[in-house]
Amino acid sequence: MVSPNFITEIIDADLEAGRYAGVVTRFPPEPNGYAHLGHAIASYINFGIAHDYGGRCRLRFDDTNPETEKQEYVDSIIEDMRWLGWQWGETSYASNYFEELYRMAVSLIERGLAYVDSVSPEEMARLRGSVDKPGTPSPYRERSVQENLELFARMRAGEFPNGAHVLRAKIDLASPNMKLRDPVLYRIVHAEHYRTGSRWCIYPSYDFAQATADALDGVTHSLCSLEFVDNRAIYDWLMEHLWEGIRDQHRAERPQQDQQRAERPYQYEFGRRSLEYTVVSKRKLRKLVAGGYVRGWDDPRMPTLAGQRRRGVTPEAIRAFASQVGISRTNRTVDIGLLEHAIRDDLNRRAPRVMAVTRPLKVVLTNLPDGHEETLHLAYWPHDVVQESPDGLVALPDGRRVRPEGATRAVPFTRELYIEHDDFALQPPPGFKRLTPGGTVRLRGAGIIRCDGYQTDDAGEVVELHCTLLGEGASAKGVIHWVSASRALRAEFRLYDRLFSVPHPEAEAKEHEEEEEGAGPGPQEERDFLSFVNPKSLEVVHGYVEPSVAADPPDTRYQFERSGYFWRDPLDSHPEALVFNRIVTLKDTWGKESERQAPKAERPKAPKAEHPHEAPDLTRTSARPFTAEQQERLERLKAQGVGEAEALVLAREPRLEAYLSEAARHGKIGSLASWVVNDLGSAIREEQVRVAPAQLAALLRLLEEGSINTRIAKDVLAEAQQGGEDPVAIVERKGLRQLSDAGALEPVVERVLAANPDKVAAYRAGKTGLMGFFVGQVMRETQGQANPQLLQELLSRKLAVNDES
RNA sequence: UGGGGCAUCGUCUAAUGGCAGGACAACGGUCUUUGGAACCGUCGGUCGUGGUUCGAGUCCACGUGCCCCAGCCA
Repeated sequence: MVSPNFITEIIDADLEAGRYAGVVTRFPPEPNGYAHLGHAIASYINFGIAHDYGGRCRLRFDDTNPETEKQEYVDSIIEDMRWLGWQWGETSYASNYFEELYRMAVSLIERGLAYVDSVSPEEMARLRGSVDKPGTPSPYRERSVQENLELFARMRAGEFPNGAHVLRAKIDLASPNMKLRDPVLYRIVHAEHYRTGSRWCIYPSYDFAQATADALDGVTHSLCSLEFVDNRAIYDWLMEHLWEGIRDQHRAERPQQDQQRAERPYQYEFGRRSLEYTVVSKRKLRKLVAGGYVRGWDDPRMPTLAGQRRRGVTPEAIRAFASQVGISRTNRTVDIGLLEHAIRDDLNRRAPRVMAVTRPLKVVLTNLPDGHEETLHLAYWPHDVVQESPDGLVALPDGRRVRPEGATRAVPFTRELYIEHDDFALQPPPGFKRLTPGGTVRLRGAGIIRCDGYQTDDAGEVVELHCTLLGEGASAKGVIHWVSASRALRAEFRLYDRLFSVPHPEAEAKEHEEEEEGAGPGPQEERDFLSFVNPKSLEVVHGYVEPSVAADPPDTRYQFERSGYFWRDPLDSHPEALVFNRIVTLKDTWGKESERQAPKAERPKAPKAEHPHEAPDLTRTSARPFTAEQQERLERLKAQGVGEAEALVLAREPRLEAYLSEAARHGKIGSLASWVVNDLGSAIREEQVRVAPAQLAALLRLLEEGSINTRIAKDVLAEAQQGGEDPVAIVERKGLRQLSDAGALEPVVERVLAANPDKVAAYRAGKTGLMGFFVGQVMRETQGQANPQLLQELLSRKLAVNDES
């Protein structure tokens, strides 16, 4: 379901190591707004991964801010999550844990790890310092445990007004990570909570609630988005001090369970996804609703799940979209084409085809008698859907599956019809395949007509066509859809399009803002992104739909042929007053082509200020200038035979240089240097190095003798660094030796070539990049022992020799 | 500015140091009683500069660019 990614890699390793008995994730929305496509993706990651590992994902409402949260949002989010198809058993709420959380806070106070601070919010901000200045302790930081305990109890008891005190973790006011400068754990909020009422007037902060509730919920992998990376330090700090207590409590409550599961939860972050032509921030969505730009949270143009659902998008399409989008550690803005494709792909197989005319133009078939009516039986499904059906059956709108011959509906054909206004052109552009004066066109399922004449109104608009229904033998290039004028049902069609007219409304707005700032009148506040709302995001037209739809279930999704996918608006459509929402148009390659042929200059096109291309200064090797001391070291190293690039690094890093000079007592400094810098550099810097300088030198002696090759040396070094074993000992234990004997290598080469005849052919056909593939194959078979130079010689000879034969 | 994160076709996403692959989009074609779908093909990418290596998207260094952090929001 979820394609492999950096998180599943971590889970695989954790499971392999037996750290957890199973995977438990959680999806933690705050009930302060409606769920949108961003939530859909995040929920897909959490529910999808848990599902793939046979684990559980809990839905937990992160309801720690009574001022913004409402039951209404809880209900809507639950509905949305169920609609998406997720299952989570009992719903969890941070607010259910308030009592436990309070006890944990007390426990932190008792251990001197948290204190009650009593400065004003402004003062606290000032004392926190800034990104480049450390914070200073509040005068209350050293209160006694006793005093803190009493104050905290009185906070809970409601003795203080909002803002009078907070509980803070005592971590590190000088930390370069701003999040660690004594984060707030609890604050006073005298407000009615939608679940706990007025039981509490102190509420835990996000950081405190998230970590503790994860632990209480038995979460193993706590996945969140990238902006919380810095908060992970708090998460870890809290777990360090609270996990044991929680685990013991778990065990006491469920002694038979949890025998093996002992590890605390860990937080991992993934990149957010936004979408082109829309906005996905609750604040901005709220503005769209409040400003009347849309008709509500469930307006079909909104990226909310409620909106998408009302539009007619299916949960399967949303999930397919989420799957396509994938997971990575980069924030991304996804091409809206991906969503539209997922929707079309889903609906193509799901939606029976019928006909509807959204902008009617009357057609009179003059060679048919007045009152002529016949009934055609037209197939619901095109040939390809029928062919692809696995059981040979196809669906009726009511869900029954029948043989293809039976999957038809009755369509009345009469003397007067409606066709789409755009399907007739007085002056057709080149390549136009539909009706023109004197031209012919095929009416889908009903035969070919010829246009003999037309009537116009006072304004010169064509209002009626006079046509002749032609017999067998007539020909036409195009096919158009139609409905019977007398028998079709009137309907309203709501044609939805992208909400914004530019792909990145937020970025665009920001750009404008900056321009205006330069111009003088100051930042334009918020109307900016709103000014990009697509004025044509909703077009309401009235037309006709064939009468068969009247008998179908109300939630039937149709393809109105040549037009798009539609369904009835679940709120506004009634049998006597049909309203259809367009879910998505059909792909229209013709429309695009004609647009290209008649290029309009209507692109808003911000006259992007040309960024002057700066020529790189090649003489500048480093932004950080060397000190005299470093300069001296650099010269000395170079004089000793260390390469320029390595010397540059070593001169600046005493730790590496110290390691190198120790190693140099056992070997040649020149060749050691690159290994110290390139292969052991980070380990030495972090003081994690497990290979002694003398051991490295000994390994490199083997390399210089030619008894091992670089590949072996690197592999062994990595293994030594991992396990702490002497690298030379590993070489001996595994009996690794460079194979420089062509006789020994040849059979392996032959085997590899024989096993990959197609690759050999491709190589000979010119795909020389495959040399790497062959080398890699032989290396794998020989555990990296083949002498690479010799091997490549051998390979190119073999590959060429056979060529001549 | 201190800390942190990130960088692969236009977009999203893959590649134990060994073939830069897939999807969407675009373009061309086949087919078609939907200018749909399907099928075939084409175009197109490792942020830059050095270094290590037989071999670098991957390792090292230095740059560049974007994002996050100074709420008693989450």
